[in-house]
Formats: sequence, structure tokens, C-alpha cells
Amino acid sequence: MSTPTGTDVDQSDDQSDDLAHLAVDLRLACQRIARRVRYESASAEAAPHQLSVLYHLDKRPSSPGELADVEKVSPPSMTRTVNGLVERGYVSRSPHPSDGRQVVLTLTDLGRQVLQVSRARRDAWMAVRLADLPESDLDVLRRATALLTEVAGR
Amino acid sequence: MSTPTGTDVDQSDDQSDDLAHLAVDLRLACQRIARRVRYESASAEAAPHQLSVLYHLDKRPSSPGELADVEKVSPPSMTRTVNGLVERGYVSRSPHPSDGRQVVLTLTDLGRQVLQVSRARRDAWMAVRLADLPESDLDVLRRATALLTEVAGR
DNA sequence: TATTGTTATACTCTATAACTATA
DNA sequence: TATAGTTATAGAGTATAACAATA
Repeated sequence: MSTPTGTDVDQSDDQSDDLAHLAVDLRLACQRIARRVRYESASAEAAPHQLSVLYHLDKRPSSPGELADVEKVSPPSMTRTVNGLVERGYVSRSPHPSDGRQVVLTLTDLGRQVLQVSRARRDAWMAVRLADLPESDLDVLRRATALLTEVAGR
Repeated sequence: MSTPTGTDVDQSDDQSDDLAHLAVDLRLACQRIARRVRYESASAEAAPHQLSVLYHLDKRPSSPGELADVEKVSPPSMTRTVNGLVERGYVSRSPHPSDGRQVVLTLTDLGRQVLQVSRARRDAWMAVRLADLPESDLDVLRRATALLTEVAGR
């Protein structure tokens, strides 16, 4: 009763050819990576949810409503987040050219700098770890990346 | 200016043999998986951080302090989380046999049930997706899982 | 009347500091 | 005096409801 099926993943797992076991192990591995990355890329300049908005605005200027949709957050929450970014000078508000109700949010140069620093620090962690691996392992990870992206997308 | 270095990962990436590119793509893939899993396994019975504690207690009874360490959370936060779990009847407090200062937290039968349901729902999502893949892909993912676990652990 | 965005208010999770009990 | 845990208090982030401005 106290040692159920799929939890004991930390130990070496001889029976990992089972699909369910792979699902559990793979999920755990991805979650650990995500957690580490989040931890390693923590930034004094901007919190994770703020960075996420900056990343989006780097792709294109957007309205608060669009950001709320994309980030799966309520409009008031996004207003609050955006306020913080505007106060710090990372984002600027401007009126929508044709629709007076809307607001256009744009990344400032300072915001772009913050993004660049954060991006560098975040990716450095993973890159350093990959650098230790032999080419054969890297190849496995390359193919796995494509598969994981597929799996996550559906 | 608005299309910097490492962001354009969503597009097909012909030059993905580059280590830095792999780092970015792999990170993104893991983050997407983690996000999806979190979304898919959301439970009315217990919030993510509560489930995380239940998972740990399923491995072995622990003290609040140990849980706070493992979960990288402050002791007061863990007290609060544990209180919620005790109130719901998922966890029971008992005195430490030799050290009167410590408290031993144990998963109750009800807690184990909650865990089981959550686990089933969470893993179902990933397992269903993996079931579609050919054996060769599964093999890649098996090897990648081991590598990712290694990478995340260091 | 519908939509976009903001303000008002409340709830949850988190943290630091102070306190109690035991070692 | 140091350690384990809790309580007190405050600070982020989020949500729903109500409101203002525009379409």
C-alpha cells in the first residue's frame, strides 16, 4: 500500500521499458529541468511572469487583453503586471491608432536589455551542462527535443 | 532590433546542431511539457504544492523541516501547507519517538487515495501521447529521460 | 448593447521576524 | 545556546465583480 506503482523513479528502474513508467519518468525529468531553469534564470530585474510578458512583447507589440489571453491570466491581473513593467520603464503604453478603447504595449530599449540579460543567463545553465555530454548523447537529446515539442503541442 | 538572437525557436531550425540552439530548444520543450502536465493534472482535491508534499510523504514519513528543505520553501510556508493537508485529512501529525521537538507527518489512507487519483490523471495525459509513438521514438525518449534526469540533478 | 481596460476587494501562497518548547 | 516548529504580520500575484470609456 505504501509503495505504489509509478513513484519510485529516482531509483534505477529496470522495468522502464513499460510505457507507463516511461511516461512518469519522462514527465518528472521535464519537470525537473523546467524547475531548475526557472530557478537558475531568476532575475532581480523582473519576476517570471513579468519576463514572460516581455518575451511576448519582444515578438510584437500587443494589447493587455491579448497578453491576458496568451498568458492565461485574467485581465485585471495583466493590468497589474503591465503596471509594474511600465513603472520600471520596461514597457510603454500608447493609444491604439484606430480603436480608442485599446492600448498598445511596446517593449522599451531598457526592457529589451533586461530581456537580453535574462535570456543569456537562462540559456547559459543548460548550455554549460550540455557541453559536458558526448556527441552521441547530444544526438539523442536533439531527437528527443523534436519529439517532446511534438508531444507538448498536441 | 526586434528580432534578437535566441528567441526564434518556434520556427523550424535548420542549424539546430549548434549546442546553444539545442539548449534553448530542449529547455523550451521541457518547459512546455511541464506546463501541459501541470495544466492537465490540476486537481480539485489538492493544489500543486500540496500534491508535491503528498508525493514526498508517500515515499516516507517526514518532518515539516525536511519537507521545507526538499520543497525549497520556508518553514512557516510548509507549516501552512501541512495545516491544510491535516485539515483535509490527507496527512496526520504524530510526535517524534525520541526528539520531542520534532513532528512526524504521515500520509493517511485518504491522502493516499487523493494521490492515486491525481497520479492517474496526470500520467494519463503523457501516456496517451506516448502510446501514439513508434518504438524507435520511445527508445529515444527513454535514453533522453536518463540524460535529462542527469542534467537536471547537477 | 458589446467590448476593452481599469479599479475595488478578497483570497492564496510566500517570506521574515518573533515566540515556544525541547535538546 | 542551538534547533524544530509555530504564530504574527506583511508582501506578491491572482481572481471575480463593478465601473468607465469607446465601438
